[in-house]
Amino acid sequence: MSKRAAPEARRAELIDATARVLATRGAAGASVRIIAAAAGVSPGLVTHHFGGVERLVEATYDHVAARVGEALEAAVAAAGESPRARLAAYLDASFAAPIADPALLATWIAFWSLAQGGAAMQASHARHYAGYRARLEGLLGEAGVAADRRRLAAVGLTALVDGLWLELCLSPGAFSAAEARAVVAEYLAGV
Amino acid sequence: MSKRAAPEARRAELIDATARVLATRGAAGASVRIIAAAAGVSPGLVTHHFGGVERLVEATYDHVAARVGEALEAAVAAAGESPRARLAAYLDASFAAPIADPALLATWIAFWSLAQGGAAMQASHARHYAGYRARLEGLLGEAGVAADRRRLAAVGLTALVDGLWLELCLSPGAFSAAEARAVVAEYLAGV
DNA sequence: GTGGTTGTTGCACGAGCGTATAACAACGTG
DNA sequence: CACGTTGTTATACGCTCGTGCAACAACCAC
Repeated sequence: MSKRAAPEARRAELIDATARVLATRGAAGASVRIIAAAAGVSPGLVTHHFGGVERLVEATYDHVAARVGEALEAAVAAAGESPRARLAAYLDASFAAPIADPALLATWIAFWSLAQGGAAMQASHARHYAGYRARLEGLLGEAGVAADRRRLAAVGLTALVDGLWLELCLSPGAFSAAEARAVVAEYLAGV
Repeated sequence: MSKRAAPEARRAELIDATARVLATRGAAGASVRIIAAAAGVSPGLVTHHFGGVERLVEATYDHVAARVGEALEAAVAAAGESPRARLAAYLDASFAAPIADPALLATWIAFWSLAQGGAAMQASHARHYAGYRARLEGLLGEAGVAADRRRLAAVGLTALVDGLWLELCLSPGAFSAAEARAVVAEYLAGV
């Protein structure tokens, strides 16, 4: 039995446990009992704090997406002031820890899989991707890309980075992170 | 009750039913009972013909992947003899029916999700993607791309097409199929 | 200290899951 | 027509699932 905890702290623990379970056991392991066991807590707590598994998974998605966004921003901040370097850092961050992580991909695939029937999850996804593209368009603008070309460039770069990230995590032997960076750099040179 | 059928015909019906179920209900709906009901057949038949749900899903993956490959080859064959046109047709086919289909994406995500714990599924995935890239390298060679640049070009194009296809199916409002083709054409021009 | 609020547990319930098994039915062969 | 083969069904078993509910326990207000 677990000691009594503040609601927010317990919620955070359950969200962390859900992320761990999704990463290790996939969408199939996202059951109340398994998540509660991973958090060292009784199954009833999930219903008590979130009102159902679905809501807990949504909260976990938002949390993981926020962490990814923070990692991207940290990379940009560490890149200095050159607009070109900041743009490159934003893109290359997807091929290094903590983003280029098979466990994160597993979590993401589980989200996609669970989003099939949930309108709330689909909305979260749309928001997250729109945010990524908007940030990218901003960095492209700072780097001197013409306004009327930014949108399509952001679409292409997002797709390229996503596809590379996916394959890099899914079958790490096909190509290296350095090659992924080179591919993105070449695309960037054409823009 | 269903009439007696030849084993191969019944297997094909079950595979079709599985694909339909994965497309409409996601990985969560891939249960013996639901699939059997979709095929108008008793649940026991899945065990009888495939020895378990896992094996049936693997067979469905191979079948769907083969159909995708056929669609790509058909597009290449319809493009005439110009190597450039054949290459473009191979890439653009991902943004038109029957490949740019949310139902197919749903099926694919279900496969990824179910591949989490199955070595056989992961092997099938690796084989499928290696085949896609190999075919692409061949078309790049015919179009006159230098041998030492083909591999990385194929990696980038595969990732770009995959990312665009994913977002096109996942949130169709973000950009159009024509824009996806334009992005690919621009990347191709740089190679 | 006493009482009320609330985080936490354990259990029960109905439902769906995969699979094994025995009975049934259709077909080919003699 | 009889018979063996085999596709097909129906049922049963043990399991996990999500959730509702009553009881317990920790903390806060007074």
